[in-house]
Amino acid sequence: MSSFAGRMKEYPTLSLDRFDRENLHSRAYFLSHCHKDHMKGLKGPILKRKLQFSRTVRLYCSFVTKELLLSNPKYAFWEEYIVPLELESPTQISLVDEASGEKEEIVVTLLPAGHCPGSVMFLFEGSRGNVLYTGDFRLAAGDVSRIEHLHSGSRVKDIQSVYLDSTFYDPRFYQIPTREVCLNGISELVGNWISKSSYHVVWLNCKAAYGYEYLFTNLGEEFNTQIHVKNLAMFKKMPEILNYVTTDRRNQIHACRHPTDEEFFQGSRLPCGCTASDGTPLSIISIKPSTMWFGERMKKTNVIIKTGASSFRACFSFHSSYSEIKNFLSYLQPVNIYPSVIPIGRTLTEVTQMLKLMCRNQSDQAASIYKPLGVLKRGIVEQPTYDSDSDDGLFEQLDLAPVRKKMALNRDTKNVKAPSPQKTAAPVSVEESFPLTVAGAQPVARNYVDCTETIKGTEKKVIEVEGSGSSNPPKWQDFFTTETLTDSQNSLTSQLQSCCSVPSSSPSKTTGSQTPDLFSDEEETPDNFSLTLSASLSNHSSQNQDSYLPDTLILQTEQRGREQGDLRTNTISLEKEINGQNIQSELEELSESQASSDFDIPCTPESKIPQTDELSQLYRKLASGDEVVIRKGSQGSM
DNA sequence: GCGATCAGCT
DNA sequence: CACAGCTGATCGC
Repeated sequence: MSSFAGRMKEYPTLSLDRFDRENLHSRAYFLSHCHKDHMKGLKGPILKRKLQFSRTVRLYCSFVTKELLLSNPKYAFWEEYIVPLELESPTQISLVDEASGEKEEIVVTLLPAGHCPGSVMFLFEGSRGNVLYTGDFRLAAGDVSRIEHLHSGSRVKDIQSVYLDSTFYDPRFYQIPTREVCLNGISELVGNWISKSSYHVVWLNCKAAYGYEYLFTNLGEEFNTQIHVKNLAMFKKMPEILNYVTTDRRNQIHACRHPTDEEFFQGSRLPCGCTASDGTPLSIISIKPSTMWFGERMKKTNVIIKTGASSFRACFSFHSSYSEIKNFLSYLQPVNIYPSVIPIGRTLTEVTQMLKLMCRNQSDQAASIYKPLGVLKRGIVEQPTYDSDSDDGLFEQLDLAPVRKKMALNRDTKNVKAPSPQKTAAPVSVEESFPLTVAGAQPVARNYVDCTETIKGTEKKVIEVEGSGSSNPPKWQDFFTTETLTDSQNSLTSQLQSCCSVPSSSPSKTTGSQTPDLFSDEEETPDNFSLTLSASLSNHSSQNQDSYLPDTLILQTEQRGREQGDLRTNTISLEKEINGQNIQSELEELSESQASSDFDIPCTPESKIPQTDELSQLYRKLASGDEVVIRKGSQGSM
């Protein structure tokens, strides 16, 4: 849940996702998506009154968010004050102090966030630098490199601060199976069940929030059916969703809800009370989408877990995993990172500390010794997706193993190239970021091209606030596509990503034989699913005894403690990296112990303890044979 | 009566 | 299994 207070240091006259307290005085409002924890104060009477007396204060959001928001009568009064913006279309906004007339110009660009329908990140560009507010997001590794507006020509824009969805920024949540893997698992479970007979029905036990729509559309597409939901009025202008949902209960897939739906299910009833017309009892299974996470070295395991005689959990996440967030941050290398969520069991201090390691001054410190800051502006980095810590190595679906090797060194400063983002669709192949993409489906890359063609990246639209509402009626086929990608010729990327659409699996849909352990059964067949069983017993799979990769050298904890900051420790790590193993967690653990423990060697006054990422960068340089010049006294332990 | 907050539940 | 939001109790205005 977001605990972001609403304002950014760089641009304190605007508010995002918070509308109470000091935010009541803001000159402009931004709503990243339509979840309640990002709408605090949005229906407040004080704000409502303020709007009535203001000629310039407006709420900016995506078209989809506007539609979802206004579908709730409590927020209907916003209608004349909302300015919906197209995705990936830089827009200049005047931030006006209505008392003094003082004005500040800012350019905002909405970027797809992949969290729920309409969800966006906001990129602000103005006199105080470029700032990215992520809202809530789920982007896969490599996705960030395909977001045009985070680039300037062939380079990554200089980002001063990232206000980050840090929900899973904790090594516990190292990896979460990709959307595609999760969706395929659910599809297979649903397909197997509803094909048994027309009395076999599935209840998708989804929570009351936007974000499951892509599950509905993909299942609807795959099984040529509609999903029964309680209410679909909010989608009335979104045919891409509307086509796959229905209020007709005579249907084998349900996502309806009822205050006591769990009890209903225990009594073999659907929340909507639907029964077969001929009186035959329905055979119902429940599938509860919920987040599953896995430690860095966890062996491949299941995205479906059986939790009862006819109950299943299915992996499903609205938020990026730790490794996905790290990928995102290491690509952008902002100067500052501010968490907007504190992961369960963590403190603000801890998270801030961990995020510091991902900031430019930390991660680039080694590099900055050798190059003046002026040339530090980063080029587009080809994202290695199949390195050893990639999500996908652990959740086998298609055989992509050959490309997974030898990627460990190809990170960050390595493998830099400067493609023209406008022309080369993407610096990374489709397979790299969407391992389960079927032939012809190019979720991000293809649309990236569509988008540049349509929007002409450099063009800015200037918003005339006064007297303007939304001038163009929303074109939902443009703003919200959940069609199979092969049909998405007309769709914009951003919409696709925004609504979390994933390629509809069909030709290469995995079969039971390809994924024999797709299902696990916590209750009935523990011996066959030892990993999952231990997950169940220990409350979570990430608490399994990790099965370490056989050729990975692990330092013992006490050894780490003793050798922290010692070059030998990191030399060992370096060897591991050269051998193709990823060293990140060892480095991080070192760093954590550094942060908290009794570091024996006192620092000289001008020195500092080398950060793990600095060391990592330096060793990478050394390994690659780059020239390394050490400036005297700049690194404490060297 | 309304809103804010929190515990409890899922 | 942890996101997001509902319900109900309590408190203050």
